[in-house]
Amino acid sequence: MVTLAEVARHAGVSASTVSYVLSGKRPISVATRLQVEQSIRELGYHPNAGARALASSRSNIIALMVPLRTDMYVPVMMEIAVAVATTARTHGYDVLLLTGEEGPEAVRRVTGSGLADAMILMDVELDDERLPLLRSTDQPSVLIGLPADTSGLTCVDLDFRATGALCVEHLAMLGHRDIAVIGEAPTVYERHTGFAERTLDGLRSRARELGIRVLHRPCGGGYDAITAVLTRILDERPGTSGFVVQNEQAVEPLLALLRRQGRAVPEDVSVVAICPEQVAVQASVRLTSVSIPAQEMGRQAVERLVAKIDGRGTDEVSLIAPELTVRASAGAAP
Amino acid sequence: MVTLAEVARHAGVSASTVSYVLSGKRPISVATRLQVEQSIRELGYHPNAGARALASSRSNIIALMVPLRTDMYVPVMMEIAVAVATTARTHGYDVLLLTGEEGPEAVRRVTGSGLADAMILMDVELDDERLPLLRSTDQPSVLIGLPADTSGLTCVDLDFRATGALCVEHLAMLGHRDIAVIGEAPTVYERHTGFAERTLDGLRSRARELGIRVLHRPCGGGYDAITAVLTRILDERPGTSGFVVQNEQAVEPLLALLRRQGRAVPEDVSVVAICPEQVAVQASVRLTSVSIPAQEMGRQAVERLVAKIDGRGTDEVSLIAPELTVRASAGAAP
DNA sequence: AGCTCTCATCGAAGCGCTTCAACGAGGATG
DNA sequence: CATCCTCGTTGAAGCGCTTCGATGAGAGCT
Repeated sequence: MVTLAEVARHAGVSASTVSYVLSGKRPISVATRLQVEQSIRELGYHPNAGARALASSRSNIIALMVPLRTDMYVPVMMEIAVAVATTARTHGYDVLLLTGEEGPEAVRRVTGSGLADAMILMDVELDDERLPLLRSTDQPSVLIGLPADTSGLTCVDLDFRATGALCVEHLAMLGHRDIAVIGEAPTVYERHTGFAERTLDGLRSRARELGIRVLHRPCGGGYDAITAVLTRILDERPGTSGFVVQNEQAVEPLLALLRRQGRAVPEDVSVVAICPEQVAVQASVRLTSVSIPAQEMGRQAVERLVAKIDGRGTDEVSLIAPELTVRASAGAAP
Repeated sequence: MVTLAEVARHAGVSASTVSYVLSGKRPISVATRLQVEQSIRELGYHPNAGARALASSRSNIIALMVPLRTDMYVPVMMEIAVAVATTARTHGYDVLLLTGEEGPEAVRRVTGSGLADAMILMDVELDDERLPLLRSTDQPSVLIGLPADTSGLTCVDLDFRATGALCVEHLAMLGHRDIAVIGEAPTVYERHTGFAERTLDGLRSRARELGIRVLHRPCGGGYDAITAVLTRILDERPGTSGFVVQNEQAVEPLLALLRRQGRAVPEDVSVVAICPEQVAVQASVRLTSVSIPAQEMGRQAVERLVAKIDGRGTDEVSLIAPELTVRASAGAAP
């Protein structure tokens, strides 16, 4: 294991000079810099992370708490996590993966030990038990998702309220008057993860303004369960001509069921989805959809977090504006 | 920030005593231990990770390299990652999330800096460029997946060869003579990620022994692409009565297509899938399947890795035996 | 020539912890 | 009663790095 001191000896300078070459915190003459850099290369030197962390009290690590849940659409989580990791690297940070399992204790452990300089929380609940801890700490943090009370917190999320509104608007514009919303699993609503409720909120209030009737049904996993919910919806409101689907698992069963019933998409029935782009593109009918910008959320979360670490950041909620992409699943009402 | 020294002062003992209470590496009298533990609680002490890493040259961190790819079934990756993280915690380790983006350089960086004590690599290719580095290092590592040359490496994986064999056997037992294999995306085969090829190998050689005809087709993403492949298969070999599907995305399109053609599953056609249990259970027909034991793989990888860190481990390949679960998608040949 | 000022470099003091050799106090032993 | 252990505890020496105050060498000025 090569140390700073060895590099210094090899380059014929002092240890502090090598340190300054590495950090750039003091001016170094070109000749010295080149000499040191060459020694580093020749010896294959890598600064020791522990020593660095101890001396500078910065670990250059960001903690990322991801949920363990299986009732959420996993690829989105994964995409966010990967975006966080790669963006963090461009700022010189590594990412520590924490699962929700330890709960609030994990927050305390990581902050207390100085293992990480900052943290990102995913899957935040409206009244998350980790929030008090987060507020009482001076460790920077960013939430992906929106709790009920965002005071003193930095949050990044898709603007789900606007997303809901956008979906109704699109259907309304196409002349649909009676629409059904196929939501996430009931457990998601019970848990009070805000996004599902916010979508519904935005959707309902815009629908009211536009004079549109809305029927909402949560929808659990499993092909049969989904089919049952859909059948019930079509039973209760046979006049339903537009669907908003915020549940990746329900997409194919819905399309299959409609096909089987002889209702053509988009000629007879229109479908607007809220889902990752990949799902929308690969479905059996290319879906008109508002995509969930997983990468963008991960990236923004890191950017904000780094800003806060550097003392530049401010506490604020930043909502990403939804974009509706027109594909083949929504058309004029019959 | 509370330090060891402060705890020692508060408890009226020396710093080293506190350290030994924490590590248990020397006998401590019950009275002293209780006193120290109380001081720790009262002061809210958390050992500083950096200082610990520096002094002990152990970071208690495991690095996990996950692929960035999108052509693999993401939930499996995520499940493995989560299993790794939770299992690691039970051994006192945290997990550092590395994406494949940096490539082999990441291995060098992490090893060199002492950031992590050991690493787990996922999505290993047959001739992976990270392997030479891994072999030249004395840092413990475990691969999830199997490269071409496993000498000097510890690997954990599902026994895909046996999995392939198991699938044919089941279909053969039910009287099927002509079967088709719907594989992963062509890119997966091109990349020489061993598992797909190994499955095919095991499947083919067992098929030969049993006198079964096999037609294999890779199958890319997207509903239409999948439908096209399936249509072609049924064109080329109309007598095909059994399918082995190793591609989660193709499951539903296959079932839908068969339905549309009036071929009933499992009365007319049988399907055996190689996929995560959740997919098998939630499909429109409950699938007879060999499940991919993601959790088990993550868990075993960590157990082996910890053993190696502690000097107990040995280099070896451990293949998890496949288990075929009979559900509703495979029946006697017509 | 003497002075100041700037720029590049250095030395030394920690950061908070682990670990090792050493030590004192009893208890057991001859 | 002297001697040897053993057990529990301590002090001090680092681990490899950052950072701050200090220093020396030139350059620029009067």
